[in-house]
Amino acid sequence: MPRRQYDPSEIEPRWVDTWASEDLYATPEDEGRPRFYALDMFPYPSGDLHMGHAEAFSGGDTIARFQRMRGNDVLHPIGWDAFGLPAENAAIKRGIHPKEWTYANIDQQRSTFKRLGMSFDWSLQFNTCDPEYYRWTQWLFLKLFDRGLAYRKNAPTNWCPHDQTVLANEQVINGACERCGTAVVRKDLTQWFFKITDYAQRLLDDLGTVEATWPERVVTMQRNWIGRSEGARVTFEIAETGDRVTVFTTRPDTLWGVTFFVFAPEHELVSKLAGAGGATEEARVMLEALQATPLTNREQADSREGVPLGVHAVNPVNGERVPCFVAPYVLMEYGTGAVMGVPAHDQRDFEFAREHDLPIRVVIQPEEGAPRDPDRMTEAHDHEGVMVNSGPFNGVHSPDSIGRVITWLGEQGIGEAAVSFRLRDWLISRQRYWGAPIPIVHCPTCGEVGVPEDQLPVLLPDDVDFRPGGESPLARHEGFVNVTCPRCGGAARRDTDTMDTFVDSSWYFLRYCSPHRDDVAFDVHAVERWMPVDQYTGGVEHAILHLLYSRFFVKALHDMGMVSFVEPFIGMMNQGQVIFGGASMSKSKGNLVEPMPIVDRWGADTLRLTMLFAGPFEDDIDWKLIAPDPNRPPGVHGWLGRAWRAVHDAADAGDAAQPEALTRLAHRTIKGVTDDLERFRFNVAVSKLMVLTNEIRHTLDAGGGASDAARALVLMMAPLAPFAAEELWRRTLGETVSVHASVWPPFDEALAREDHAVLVVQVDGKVRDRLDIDPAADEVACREAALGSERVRQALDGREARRIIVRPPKLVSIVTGP
RNA sequence: GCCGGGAUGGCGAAAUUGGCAAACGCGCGCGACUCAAAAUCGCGUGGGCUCCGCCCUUGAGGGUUCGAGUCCCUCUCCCGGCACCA
Repeated sequence: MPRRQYDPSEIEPRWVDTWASEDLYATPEDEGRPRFYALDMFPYPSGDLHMGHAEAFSGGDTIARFQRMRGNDVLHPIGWDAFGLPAENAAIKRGIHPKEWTYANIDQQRSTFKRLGMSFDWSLQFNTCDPEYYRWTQWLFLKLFDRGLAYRKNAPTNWCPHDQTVLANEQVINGACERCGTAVVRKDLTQWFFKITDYAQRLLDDLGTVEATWPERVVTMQRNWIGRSEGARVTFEIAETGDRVTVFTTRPDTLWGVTFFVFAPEHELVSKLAGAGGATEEARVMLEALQATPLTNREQADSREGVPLGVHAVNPVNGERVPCFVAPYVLMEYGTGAVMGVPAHDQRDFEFAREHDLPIRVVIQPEEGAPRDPDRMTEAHDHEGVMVNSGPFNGVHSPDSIGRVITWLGEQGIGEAAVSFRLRDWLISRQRYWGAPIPIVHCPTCGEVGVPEDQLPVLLPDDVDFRPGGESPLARHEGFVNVTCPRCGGAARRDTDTMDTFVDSSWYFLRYCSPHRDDVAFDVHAVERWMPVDQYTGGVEHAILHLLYSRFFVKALHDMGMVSFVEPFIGMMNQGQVIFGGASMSKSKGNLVEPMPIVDRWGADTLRLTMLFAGPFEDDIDWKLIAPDPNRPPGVHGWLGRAWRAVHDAADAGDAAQPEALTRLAHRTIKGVTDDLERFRFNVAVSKLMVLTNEIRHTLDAGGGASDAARALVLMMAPLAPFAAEELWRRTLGETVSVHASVWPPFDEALAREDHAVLVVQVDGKVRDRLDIDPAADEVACREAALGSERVRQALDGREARRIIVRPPKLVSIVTGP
C-alpha cells in the first residue's frame, strides 16, 4: 500500500459518514451486559458550539468510548435545552420567531457535533421545546401539583426590569439578574413555587452518598446553599396586643441578653402593631417608605436603620418587656421573619443597638481574657464562654449551655429545639413566552384546576406577541387564555406563565432512556436499566441550580413510586474553562477562538487531544499558552503524525520479532492508561501513549518488529483520537470491525511489572548510589548490594551504619547518626 | 467576614499517595536531510560551582521522619462559592 501522509481533512469526514451509515453508536438492546450511562449536560442552542463545549464533550465522549470498549452497554445521548430567554431576546432583536432561531441553532450544533466525532446515539435526540417533550414536563408539573409540591402564593419576588420576569432565588447573583446583569427589584406577585424545602434535609443527607464521586467543591456548594442551622424556636408575646411571635435562634443561651425585638418589614403583624397606638406618626411614615423599598436597594444600603413600633415584646425567660422595631436587616425569607435582639452577642444586633441607643447586656463571658464590658465593647462577643446574668444558668459553660437551655425551654413550654434551612422554595413561573406553559386553568368556581392528562400538551401558540412589557406574552393571546373549566365547564382562564427552563432540564436524563414513548414520560424499565447516570460531565456553573433541582425531582418521583433510586447522578466531573490570555473568551474582547476553524485546519482529533492533554480535566485551559501560534498546530498534532508513521512502519515490518522490552512497555502502558482513563486523567494517559509511540519508533529504527505494540497503541488511541485510530485500525492494519466496536486490550500483570529495578542507596538521607538489581531481590540481597557499593563506602567514610532501612527492590537508607 | 481549592523549570504539567523532583509535551539551542525553507529525524535544555563530579532547588518560615512537593503548625499570595441566614 502506498504510504499516505496523515491528513485529517481527508480521513475525518469519511469516517463521520461511515459511522453514521453503520449506525455504529446505536444503543444496544438489553442482553444482561453491564451498563454505563455517560451523560453530558445538554447544550443550550445559542449559536454554534464554542470551545467550552469542545472541552466538555471531548471528555465525556472519551469516557463513553472507553466504557464501550470495556464491554459495557453504553447510553450516550444528546439533546437540546431549547427553551429560554436568550431565544426570545435574540428573536426580538432580529425579528424572527424564537422557534426558528432555536431550531436553526440546533441544526448548526448538531452538524458540529458530528464533525467532532461525538459518539452519540442520534436516534435518541430530543429538544425540550418539542411538544412531545414539554407535554411530559407539564405532566410532571401536574404530578407535583397533585401532591401539593407545586403551589401558588403571593410573595415578594426578585423581578428583573430588563427581562420583565421574576427570577428564582438561585438566578440572582449579587443582587443582579444572572442573564442580563440588571439590578433586581422587589415585587410582590402571586407565583408558582415547587416545594423543594420539603426535601431540604434529604437533599443534604443524600449528598453523603455521592460525596466520594463528586467534585468536593460541588458538594460543599450544595451544603452551603441548603444551609442547615440548628437552634431553637422561642415564642414571645406582644404586651400591648397579646399576639404571639415565634423567633428562631441558634443561640438560645443568649436569651437573657435580649434588649429589643425586631420584625422584618414584610412580617404579617407589622401593620397591625404599627396601628396599635404606640407608634408615632413619623414612625408610620418611615415604615411605609421602608415597605415600599426594593429588596436590592435595601441590601446594598447595608444600613442599621429601623423604625420603633411603640409596642413591647415580653421575654419568656424572665418576663422583661423590650421595645419592638421594624428593620430591613431582618429578612422575611429566613427563619420566622422576626428576631430577638441580643446586641452583646450578635454583631448585627450590636450595630443596631449602638445606632438606636439601646441597652447592651453581656450574658456570655469569654473563658479567657478580660471580661466584656457593655460600655466599652466595640464589637459583639459571638463566641463561646460562660453564662452570666442568666438566672438559673449562671456559670454554665459552652458547649453544653445551648443544649441545656433548649431542654429547659421545652420543660417551661416556652420553646423547642428547631432546625432552619437557608434553602427557599423554587419559584418556577416566568412571565415570558419561550417556555412550557403551566398546565393550570383558573376557574372562578373551582379555583386552580390541573389540565386533564388527555388534554396535554397545553401547546405554546406560535402567533404571540412575545415582546416584553405589560402583561406576560401569553396573557395577551385571547385564543390561548379563554377556555372552559375542565371540571365544571364554565368560562375560565388559562394560567399564562411559563415554566423556568430549569424545570425542563430537571428530568431530561430520564427521558433519554425512552425518548420516543408518546404514552408515558419515561419507560420504567428503561429508566431502571440505565439510571442513575454513571458519569455526568458538565460545567461547575450548574453546581447549585440544575443539580439541586434534578436531585429534588428524582426524590419527588421516588416518593411517587416512579423511580427506585434517590440520586440521579453517581459520578460527576466538571471541565475547566477554556480561556485566552488569562481572560474568558468573548467576541467583544476580540479573543474568541472557535473550534471549527481549528477542526478544518488540523482536524477534530487534534482539537480533542489538545483539550485533553493540556492538563487535568477540571483545570482551566489558556488557549494562548497551549497553541501560541495560530498558524502552527498544537503539539499533539505532531504526536498524531508520529503515531501515524509508527503504526504504518510497524505494519510494513510485518512479523519481525517484537523485542521483549517493547512488549513489556506495551503491557505497562495498557495497565497505566486503563487506570488513567478510569480516573479521567486524560493528560497522563496521552503522555503514556506518547512514550509507547516513541519506543515503537526506536524499536523499528533498530530493525525490530512492533506489530503487537502498534495494535495496542491504536486500540488505546481510540477513545482519545477516534478518527486517527479508526483509520489506522481499518485501513492500515486491515481490520474489518471498527476499532470503536473492539475490545479494550488486556494486559498481562507479569509482563506489566518492571523487569529491572534500580536500587537507590541513601546515606543520611542523601542519594549516594544507584544500582541495577534483580526486581525479585529480597531484603538481604538489597542490603548486601548497598553495602558492597564503593561509592556508599566512600560516603560512609569509615562511619558505622547504625540503622539500615530496606525497601526491596527500590531503596536502602543507611543512617549513621544517633 | 465565612466556606472550599490552589502555588512545582521560560511555559502547560507529571511524580505509583511518605521513597531517584521535573515524566510527557510546548518553546528554545545545536546538528542531520535540503540549493534553501517547511516538514521530518537526532542530541541538549531547573539553577549554581572549582563541571567525568559536587552543591542547591517544589510560594515563605518552622515541625514530624532514616527520608517531605506529598503529613502537621504559622504566614503570604492567587482562584472559586456564599455573604445581613438570626
